[in-house]
Amino acid sequence: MLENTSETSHVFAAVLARVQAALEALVADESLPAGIDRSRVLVEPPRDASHGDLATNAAMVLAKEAGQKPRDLAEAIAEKLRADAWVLRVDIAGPGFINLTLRPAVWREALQAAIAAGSDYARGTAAGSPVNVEYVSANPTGPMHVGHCRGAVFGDALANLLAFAGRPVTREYYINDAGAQVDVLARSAFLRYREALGQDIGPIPEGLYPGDYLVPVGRALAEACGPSLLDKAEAEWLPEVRRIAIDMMMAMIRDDLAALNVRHDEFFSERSLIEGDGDQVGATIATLRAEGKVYQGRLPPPKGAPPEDWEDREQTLFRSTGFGDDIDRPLEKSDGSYTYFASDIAYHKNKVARGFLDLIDVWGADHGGYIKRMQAAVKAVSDGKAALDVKIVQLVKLLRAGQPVKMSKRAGDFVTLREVVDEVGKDAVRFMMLYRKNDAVLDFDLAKVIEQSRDNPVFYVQYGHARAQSVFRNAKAVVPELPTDAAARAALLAAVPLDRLDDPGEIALMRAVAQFPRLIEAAAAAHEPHRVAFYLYELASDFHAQYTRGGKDSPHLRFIIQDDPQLTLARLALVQGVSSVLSVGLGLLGVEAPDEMR
RNA sequence: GCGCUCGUAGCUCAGCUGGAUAGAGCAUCAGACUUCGAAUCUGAGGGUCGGGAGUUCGAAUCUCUCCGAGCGCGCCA
Repeated sequence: MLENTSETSHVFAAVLARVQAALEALVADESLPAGIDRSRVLVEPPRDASHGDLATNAAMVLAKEAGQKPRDLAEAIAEKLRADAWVLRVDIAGPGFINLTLRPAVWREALQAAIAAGSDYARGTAAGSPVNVEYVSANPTGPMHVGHCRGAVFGDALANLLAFAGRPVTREYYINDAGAQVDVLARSAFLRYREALGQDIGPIPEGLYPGDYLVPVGRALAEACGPSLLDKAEAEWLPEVRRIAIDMMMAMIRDDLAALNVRHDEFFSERSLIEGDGDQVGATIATLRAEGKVYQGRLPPPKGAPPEDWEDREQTLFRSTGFGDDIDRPLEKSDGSYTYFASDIAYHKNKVARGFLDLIDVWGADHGGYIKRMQAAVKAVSDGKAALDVKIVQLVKLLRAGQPVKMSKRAGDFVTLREVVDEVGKDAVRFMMLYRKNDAVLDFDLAKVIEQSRDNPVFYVQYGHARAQSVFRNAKAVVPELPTDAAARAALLAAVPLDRLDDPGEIALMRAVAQFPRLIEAAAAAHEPHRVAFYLYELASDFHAQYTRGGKDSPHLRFIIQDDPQLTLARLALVQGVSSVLSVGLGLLGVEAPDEMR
C-alpha cells in the first residue's frame, strides 16, 4: 500500500504536485533560482507508451530562466524524482523530456479510487464561479429543424460538462418574442383561426408561415375566443393571438428538446426586457450614454456591397470600437424601435446583474460576424468584469445516401428535428453531433447512421459498456457472491486486492481510466465537450482490445478465469472501473449506457 | 472591398492551448470465432499538415503573406 490514497483519484495532478515538490527542493538547494516561473510545467501522457507512463516538460520549460542546458537540468530533476515513492523509473529523452514510469501499485490504487467514487469519479469539487450557458434560442415561430439540433446538443453537453467539473451552471434559452417575426406568426395563426371557423382562406399569402403546425393553433384560438376576434382590427387581436401562438410554439419546442434529452433551467423572454418592470433596453442605453459609450453619430456605408436603400442618417450608436470591435453599432432603427442588438445588450446586462461574470453563448455559424460586438457590449455593461465566450456551431449538412436533403423553411417542407430523432434515435444524433469539433462542418447522413450502424462510433462505445455488463452476468458462475446491484457490486470490487493485475494491457487500461479526471478538467476549461466523446471512444477501444486478447491465443488473459476466483475478482474490478467511466462519460453527452445491445 | 471560421492519409475527422517518429475510423489488402457477446480484435500499405516566409531549444498549433472554401457586412433575429 502507498502512503496516500486520496491522491490517486487524480494521478496526473498528484504527479504534477510531486514534480513541483522536486523543483522546490532544487530551489532550496540553490540549484534553481528562487522565484522561477513554474506555471508552464506540465505532466501529460507521452505520445508513445514505450516512453513510460507520464512525461514532464519541466526541464525544457525552465532551462532558459535557470541558465542551464535542458538535459543537465533534467538530470538534476530526475535525481530528485527517483527518490519519490511512486516512481519506479525515470528516463531522460529527446530534447529534455523526463519520462516517468510509476509503480503499478499507483495505477491499481487509482483504479480503486475510481471504483469507490463511482458516478462522482472525476467530478470537480472546487467551488467555481457561476456560469450561464445560453443555447438553442430558436425563434418561436415553428418546430425545431435539424439546423437547431447541433447547437442544442452541444450546449446541453457543455452545460453538463461544466456542471460536472464543479461549476454552478444555469442553462438558458432566449425567446425572441419581440421582433417582427412573431407578428408574422400571429398573422399566420390568425389565418388558421379563420380557417378553423369555417372560412375559406385560400392559399397562404406570401410572407406568412405556411406550415401545417399552425392548424392546431388556429383551432385552439377558435375554441378559446369563438368568433369574437373576427370583427376586430388587427391592432386589437394581435397581442393576444401572438401570446397564445408563442406559448404553443414554445410548448412544441420544449417537446422537441425533450425528445433530444435537452433541457433548460431558464426561458428568458426578450419581450420582458421592454414590457416587464420598466424598459430595460432604454435604461441600458441611457446608462451607457451617461458613461459616454453611446452617442449620436453617422456610419459610413459598407464597402463593396452598399445596400440599395442606404440612407445616411444620424443615429444612436454604441461605441463598440472602444471595446475591440471594428465599427460602432446602431441601437435604434429608423422607425425609432430598438435594434435586435440593443435588446441583446440589455439581455446580457441582465445576465451580469443576475451574478454571472462568465457567459457562454452558443450560436450558429451565420452569426459569427456578431461576436466582436457582443463581447464588446458585455465588457461595456460590466465594466470589464464579465467575459463572454461565443461558441459557434457550424452547419449540419443533412444527407440521405450521399444526397443533400432539401431544407426550406419558407416552403414549409423542412426536415424537423423530431423527424430525425424518430428516424435514427437520440443517442445516435447526440453522439454524432458531439463527435466533431463544434466549429467544423458536419455531414450527417441519415442512411449511413442507420444502415452502417455497426460502424457507428456511438454503438462502439455503447457496446463497450454492454459488454462489461455481460462479463458481470457471466462472472457469477465463478464468483457467486458478486452482487447484481451495481452499487453493491462496486462496493465489493473497490475493496478487492489488485496485485495480480500486471499484464501490460491491464496496466494500460488502468492508465486510461486514471486519465479521466484530467480529461474532464481540460475539456471543461476549453469548453470542448467533443473531447469527452473522443476519450470514450479510445477507452472503449482499449477495453475491446483487452477483451479480445483473452481469445484462444491467450485464454489466461480472460476476465473470467474458471478456477481462480481471486484473479477473476481483480479483473472484474478493472471491468468495473472501465464500465463506470463509460457510463459517466456517456451521461455527460446525454447518451444512454445500455446493459445490452440486443 | 473588409471581417470571422476553416484547409491534416483516397473519404470523414482527432491532435490534450508550443513538445518526441503527425494519429483514429471508413475504404483497400492479409489474418483471428466449438467456451467471458466477432456490433469485436491483430497486422499492412497510405502524408510537401493548402503554398511560402518568420518567431525559438522545438511549430499542424503562434505571427505575416499568398491560394482555396464557407459565413457575415445599418433600419432580419
